[in-house]
Amino acid sequence: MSSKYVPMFTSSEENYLKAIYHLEIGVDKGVSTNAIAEKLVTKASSVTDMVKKLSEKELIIYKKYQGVTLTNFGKKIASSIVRKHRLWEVFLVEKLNFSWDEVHDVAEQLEHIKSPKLINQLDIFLGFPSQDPHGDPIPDKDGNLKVVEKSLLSTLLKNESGICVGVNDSSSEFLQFLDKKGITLGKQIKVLEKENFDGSLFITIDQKKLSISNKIANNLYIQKQ
Amino acid sequence: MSSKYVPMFTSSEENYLKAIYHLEIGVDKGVSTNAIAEKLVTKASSVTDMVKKLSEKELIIYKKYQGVTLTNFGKKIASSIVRKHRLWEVFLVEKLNFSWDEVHDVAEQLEHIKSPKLINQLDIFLGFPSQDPHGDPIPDKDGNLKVVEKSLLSTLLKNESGICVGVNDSSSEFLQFLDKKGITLGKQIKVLEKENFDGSLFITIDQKKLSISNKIANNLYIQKQ
DNA sequence: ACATATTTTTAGATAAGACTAAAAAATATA
DNA sequence: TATATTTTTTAGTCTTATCTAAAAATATGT
Repeated sequence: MSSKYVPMFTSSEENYLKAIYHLEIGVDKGVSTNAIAEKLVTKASSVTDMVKKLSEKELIIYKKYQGVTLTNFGKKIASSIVRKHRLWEVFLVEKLNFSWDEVHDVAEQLEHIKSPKLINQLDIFLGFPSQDPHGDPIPDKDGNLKVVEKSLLSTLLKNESGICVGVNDSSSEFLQFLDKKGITLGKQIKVLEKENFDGSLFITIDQKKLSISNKIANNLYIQKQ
Repeated sequence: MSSKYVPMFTSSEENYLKAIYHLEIGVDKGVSTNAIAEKLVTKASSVTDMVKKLSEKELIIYKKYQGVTLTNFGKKIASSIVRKHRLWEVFLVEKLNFSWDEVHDVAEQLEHIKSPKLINQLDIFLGFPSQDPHGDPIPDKDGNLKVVEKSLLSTLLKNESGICVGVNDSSSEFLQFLDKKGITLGKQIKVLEKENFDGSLFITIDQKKLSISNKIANNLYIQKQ
């Protein structure tokens, strides 16, 4: 009666599904071979091979030269990987004292562990978090996301303010920069000045005033107040 | 300055090292190809291939037809895998409410996650446990084991008693059997009768009396009192 | 000691997933 | 519309880790 868990998909297949999942958000046409290749740092020819395989397994719709779209089945699998990734990130930050710029690579490995019980219990253990340490939503068991309305800091006008709720770029460079400036999720930011010339902002955070480039403002999400 | 962690060894290589580590305990000659094949449920020819590779990487000493032995380097790597496996088992039982018969397969996956920080922090989080849920010792960072003196229950004589401190067989069948009989680590067991004919025992545990076959007694470790 | 049995190794094949180089299709441009 | 450029696919190769079948080495039994 012993039943070893047989993984349905390889880590590589899962990575492709996750990449497509992220790439197809907010676009109506199929995700291109090149876009996937770039995201996964691989070659277009490798993508074509894998895409054929995923198509045979009914995870994606693929017609030659037309790009790909996830099927409902594919979406379900992809969102379960994203769910695992983000739950592990919460675990690393809240329980193991990782900082938000250190979690990505480890979560990238942990997301491929196969055990339904593991992820359910982890969810319970963490208190059913709805967001990861970067403010990204954690899909529930059915793949549904709790959508939080958020805007880029760059869309705030002079004298408007909001709460910092997420980042658009999760690279450790950017996150460490934010740490250095004292910008963390939950903090209030008010725009004192907005420079038309280069889109830079002069803001207050924690009673301190600081200057923020347009590039930074384009990678920080704010909940408007 | 971003540095992706490059895994030194594949999961497969790690599994071979771990198998050899376990197989060479208490034997003075090299571990045979067949023994490794049996432990990993693979073919002897596959073992020969891998063993050549591990030998080139100076993880084991291998001479044709002579079996293999871990080098110090190989021992270090192997014990770090065992350390990870057992720490994860503690995590699963203590934090995620797994029972001791459910942890093995998941830990088998988790042990291959590459991140020194992860395992150090996990160790801290768990309070530096020295044993896993089956009573097996957890190697420290240098691969040292805290040796606990223990004997098989089958070596106890009539009227002797001891504390249950470990199992020799970690299969879920055996562990579930122990659960059913109320035998868990830490409990006191006293031998009331010993049957010469079949080696079976009549014992007391928790004020209850029960009969134990020789096979069971050969798979339960006791600390004599 | 010698024949037999067992163990181990070799040789050759396969599958997954990646790569390079070249061909084909789609898109952009003049 | 014809040509140039870009994107995508195909064809063939490579590596890792398996496997089977056969050969070679070692071990065992009488």
